[in-house]
Amino acid sequence: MKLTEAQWQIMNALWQNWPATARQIADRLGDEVDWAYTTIKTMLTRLVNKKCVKETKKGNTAVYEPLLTRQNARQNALKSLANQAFDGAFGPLMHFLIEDQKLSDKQKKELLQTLEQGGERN
Amino acid sequence: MKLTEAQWQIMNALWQNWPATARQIADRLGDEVDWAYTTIKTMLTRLVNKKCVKETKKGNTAVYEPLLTRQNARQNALKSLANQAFDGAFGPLMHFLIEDQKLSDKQKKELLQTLEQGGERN
DNA sequence: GAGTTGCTTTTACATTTGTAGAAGATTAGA
DNA sequence: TCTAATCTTCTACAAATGTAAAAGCAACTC
Repeated sequence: MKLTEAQWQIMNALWQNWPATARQIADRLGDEVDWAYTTIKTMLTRLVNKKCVKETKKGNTAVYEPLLTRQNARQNALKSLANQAFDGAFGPLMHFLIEDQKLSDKQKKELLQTLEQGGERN
Repeated sequence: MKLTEAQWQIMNALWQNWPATARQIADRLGDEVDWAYTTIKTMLTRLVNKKCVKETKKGNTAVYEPLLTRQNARQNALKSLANQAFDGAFGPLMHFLIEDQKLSDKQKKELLQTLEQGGERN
C-alpha cells in the first residue's frame, strides 16, 4: 500500500473531490505537473489494480473514487517512515520534529494546545 | 536523495557503526533480512553511486562510511512526506500525529516536556 | 602449490515506475 | 452524415529497484 510520489499527486487530486474523471483530475493537476493525459490514465489504472482507487463506468467514461482514504494513506506513510527511519516508534519521530525542525513559537503554542485538547478527549 | 526501504535498512546498519565492511553490514542485518551477500554489495555500490555512502579500499576490501547523515536522511524523508501527504507543512503532520495516532499519556507527557525544553533552548 | 574461504567485479533478469504514443470507439457538432 | 474532439485500451520503452549467480583474484591452510 505504499504510494509513490506520483501516486500521491494523483490521489491528492482525487481526494480533493470525487468521484472524478481522468480529465477532471488532469485539470486539477494542471498547475502542478506536466503529464500527458494518457500518463494520468495509466497511473489511475495502476492505482485501480492496487485497489487504492475504484473505477466505474458512466457510459463510455471512467469515473474514479478513492478506496484508500487520505487518513489511511497518511497513517501508512507515517508508520512506514517511523519504521524505516525512526526505529519503529512515533516518539522519536515526533521528538525529531520538535527538536530539529525548529518550530516557530506559534507552532509550538498550537501544539501545546492540541496536546492538551487531546488529553481531554481521550 | 530519496532512499528506498531497502536502502534505509542498509543505511541504518551503516549508521549503527562505521566505517564498516559489507560483511559487517551483512552480519548486522542478519536478523532482519534475508539477502545474499552480493545483494548487499550491489546495494552498497548503488548507494555509493548516489553519493550516500563513501567507499574506500583497505587492501582488497571495501570499507564503507555514510556520506548522508542520519539527521539529513530523516529530514529529507520528513520533508518529502510533508510535501506529499500533508500539504507541505509540518504543522498538519504533527497535528495528525498527535490527534490521530492516539498517543499514550506517557508519550504525551514526554512530548510536553520536549516542547517546553525546546522552548527554553530557542 | 592446490584447495578452501572470502572478497570483488560483472552480468543478468524480473518487476515497478515514469512517461506516453497509437489506434480504435464514441459522442457532440456542423 | 461527416468530422472533430474525446475517451479508452493497448503497447512500448527507459530507468530504477530487488535480487542474485558467476567468475575472478587474494590470502590462509595443509
